[in-house]
Amino acid sequence: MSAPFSTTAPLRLALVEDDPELRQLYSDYLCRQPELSCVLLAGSAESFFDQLPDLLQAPQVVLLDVGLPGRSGLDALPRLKQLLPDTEVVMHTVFDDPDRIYQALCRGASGYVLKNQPLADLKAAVLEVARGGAPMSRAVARQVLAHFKPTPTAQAGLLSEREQQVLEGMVDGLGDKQVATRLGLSPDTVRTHVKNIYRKLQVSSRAELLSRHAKGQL
Amino acid sequence: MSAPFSTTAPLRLALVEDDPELRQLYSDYLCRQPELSCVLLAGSAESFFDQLPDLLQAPQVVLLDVGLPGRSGLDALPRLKQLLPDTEVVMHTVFDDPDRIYQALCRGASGYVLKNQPLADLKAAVLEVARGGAPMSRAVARQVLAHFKPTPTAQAGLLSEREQQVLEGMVDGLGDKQVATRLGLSPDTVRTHVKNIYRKLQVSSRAELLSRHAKGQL
DNA sequence: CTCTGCCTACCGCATTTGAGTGATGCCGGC
DNA sequence: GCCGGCATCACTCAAATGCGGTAGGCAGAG
Repeated sequence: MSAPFSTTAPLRLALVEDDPELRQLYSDYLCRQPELSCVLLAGSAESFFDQLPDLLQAPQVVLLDVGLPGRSGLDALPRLKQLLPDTEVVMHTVFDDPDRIYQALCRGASGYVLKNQPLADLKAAVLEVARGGAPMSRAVARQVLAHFKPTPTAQAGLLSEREQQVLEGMVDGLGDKQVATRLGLSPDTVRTHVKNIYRKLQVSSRAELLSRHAKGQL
Repeated sequence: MSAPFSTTAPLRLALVEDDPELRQLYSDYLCRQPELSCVLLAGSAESFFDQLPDLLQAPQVVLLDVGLPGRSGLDALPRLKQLLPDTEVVMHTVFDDPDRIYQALCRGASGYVLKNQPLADLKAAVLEVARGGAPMSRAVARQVLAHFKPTPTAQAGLLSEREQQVLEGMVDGLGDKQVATRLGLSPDTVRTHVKNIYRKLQVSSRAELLSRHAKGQL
């Protein structure tokens, strides 16, 4: 069939995967798809950036591995998005820890698929992101949503009501005295609450507390 | 037991939709699915809560409309999750504004599908959420991801490269000396950078900085 | 009744942090 | 060449913060 209904040219895809065997496997499969066209194959971020200038047209989608060497995939993301702002990036990795997912999304990834999925899902993810979607594996999507729930686990029951209120003030960027004013307490009382909060949440500074709160690790 | 092919009983689904016509349409379609069993049909949040006690078993999934009357769906969410903590909620609505999505996710929704989708997608979303996923329509997923990119605008160009690195350290919850160690600088140098950052970003404390960073107001 | 946990408040002390000032060197624009 | 911005380091001072303990009142559990 000559694809009489296809209104679009094949999608230009770049594949960055450090394992040569997997790279071969993925490229074999993906390139065989009529909707896709693999314009770049790289085994590292460096190789990817080296090959970029050779392309006539920038890739529309990059499948980016969060490689074994350190976190090269994550490190490369900002530069990639800077060079190719209109290119969609789908992370593709075995790691599903919240922090790595969070980092990837903050750095501009538009999709995050895990590596234990069928090849068809990989293809679907690439097409989906090109259509303006945000493909995410089940576990990843859940992690992302978990990021929105205020504090379903830790702080519930752990912190007393007063401590919650004090915490709220701190999260708003207030100092001890300002929190005290807001709650109509003595600054010393607030200080006591703050100390107890630190102990309960296992942190040892305002900065650490706010940082972890921001990451939803609270 | 009969049902030789089914390892699981049909999924108990509750459908809350204020438009009688749509409710009929959806329930007709969804109840016809062998994997699903509509145990509750409601035209409002009140009706839903009224019918809940009559059920032998709580629904496993609730398809919740963000109804036309105000935002009844959103308002009902916290109560719903409180009564049925283990029930998954999929929002189902025509609204795709960021704030409504954000509110829904914060309040405990695990899925968010728009109303202009094929009925098959609705069914898929229900099954997906029951399997531990987080089904979201394309546009919704993008909104969610957009929520993570905190600072594409302001700080770019405003802060020097060094200052960005120092800021990064602060955001990670580190103190001056720790940032200094990470960057291989004198603590005094870091302190100078911190002061300059405060001036440029118009804040006057670490707490305020981290707070605004968390809110994406940076 | 005792014990525990919470809320309140205070004291003291070491460290961190915010704010000001100054100094050196590098770089780039005018 | 001068000036401004940047990066680096240093010093002071006052305020905020982290950390330890003490202590009375109050409520619920044992």
